[in-house]
Amino acid sequence: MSSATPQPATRDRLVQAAIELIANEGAQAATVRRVADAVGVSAPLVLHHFGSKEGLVAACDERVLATMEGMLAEMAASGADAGFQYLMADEQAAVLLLYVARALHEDSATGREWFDRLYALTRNGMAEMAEGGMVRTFDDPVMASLILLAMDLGLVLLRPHVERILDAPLTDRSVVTRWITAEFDLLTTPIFRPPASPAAPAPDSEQP
Amino acid sequence: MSSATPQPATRDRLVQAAIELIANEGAQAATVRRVADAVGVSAPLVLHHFGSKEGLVAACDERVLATMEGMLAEMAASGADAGFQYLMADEQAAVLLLYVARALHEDSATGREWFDRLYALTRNGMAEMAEGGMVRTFDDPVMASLILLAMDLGLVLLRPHVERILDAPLTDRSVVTRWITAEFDLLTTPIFRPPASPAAPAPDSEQP
DNA sequence: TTGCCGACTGAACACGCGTTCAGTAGGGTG
DNA sequence: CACCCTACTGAACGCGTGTTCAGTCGGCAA
Repeated sequence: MSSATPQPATRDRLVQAAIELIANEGAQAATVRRVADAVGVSAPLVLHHFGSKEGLVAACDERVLATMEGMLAEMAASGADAGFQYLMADEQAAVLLLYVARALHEDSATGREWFDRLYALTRNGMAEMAEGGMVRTFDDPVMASLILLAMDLGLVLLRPHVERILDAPLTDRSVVTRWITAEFDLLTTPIFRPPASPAAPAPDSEQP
Repeated sequence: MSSATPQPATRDRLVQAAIELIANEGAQAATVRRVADAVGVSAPLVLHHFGSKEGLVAACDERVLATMEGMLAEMAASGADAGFQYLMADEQAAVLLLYVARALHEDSATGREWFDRLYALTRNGMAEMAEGGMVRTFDDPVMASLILLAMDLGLVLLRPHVERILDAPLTDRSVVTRWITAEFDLLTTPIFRPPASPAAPAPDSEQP
């Protein structure tokens, strides 16, 4: 009957369950037993498939990396320049973003790799756009990139608090729209009233 | 040479050691035994003083809150408007900031209280400054405050990565200066070249 | 003296963790 | 058929955790 596909289903379901648990509660809280229970199998089976908990997390990292890589590529191909807001609007991508946020906070090798990747993305993206004349240049591009990256990542890292203030999930369309609009506004219209410089006195009268 | 022998020293030293451990490695890693060892006493003594580990953390929260409150008040009195950069330059305050950052990440009651406090500080501070004509107003002040707060807090939350990129501790004078300068520059001079153009970041395509 | 009380300790407990082990069931292959 | 390999399980081990318990020491009051 069903020939080629033995059943790698369980392994995949374990990875999926682990990713969700880690994204929502952190790697520490994602116990081997809890992951096994979520799928309905025994704890030793998890070790049978992944060798150790470290192996489980590594498998999750790998899958998140691959999935997210594709999404970032797709996002870049679509011409979008902005940050993670678009990802947040996608339910599946949101889980991945939260996963990455956890990895970033715990100072793991994967977290370091992720941050370096995101930093490079920001840094190069800005340099590229500056070359095209879309954005200005900076005296301290490294620090500027770090701050811009922290601006986006910060909201994700502080998700529970942000959602509490807004009284709505960060993944809501309306919230994402507000996020994009406010951030664009912040980076477009100077927040400080022109101290002495004659530059950029444009009064705003925009309606997003 | 007989002194008054007040001897509440041990309790204070336990709180101090716990704060440093929590700030650097998180509450989870701050084991009762590790805290006790750091001071040179037995583990049960910690419970004798604080009732439970929860009591220990509560005592730490309380002390951090009180100390930081004073610093914030002093900062406000000195007329400084900016965020946490100045705190980072002070070695003692830096530990407290890292402690708060940990509390913010773990979704505890204290973390929520802290975020609400910082958010209110940002929100009210901006409203006050807008009234004075120092900064402009926002269409979405709530979201703008959240983004601005995330911008500052993000760098603290991502400290290990930021320090890796900069190859210097966040508490370094020079780094703090770069931070302040770059942030002020970002908020003063628009990053996007054309203020309003059809080439602006395209909103998401219509979705069914 | 006697008694009390707080600081303090070593031993031990229950629990949850990652992990190991011996063993079972079942399908594909010689 | 026998054989093996893979998916899978229940029981248990070692360890670290927060916590409890019985008890010691020393200063202070009656």
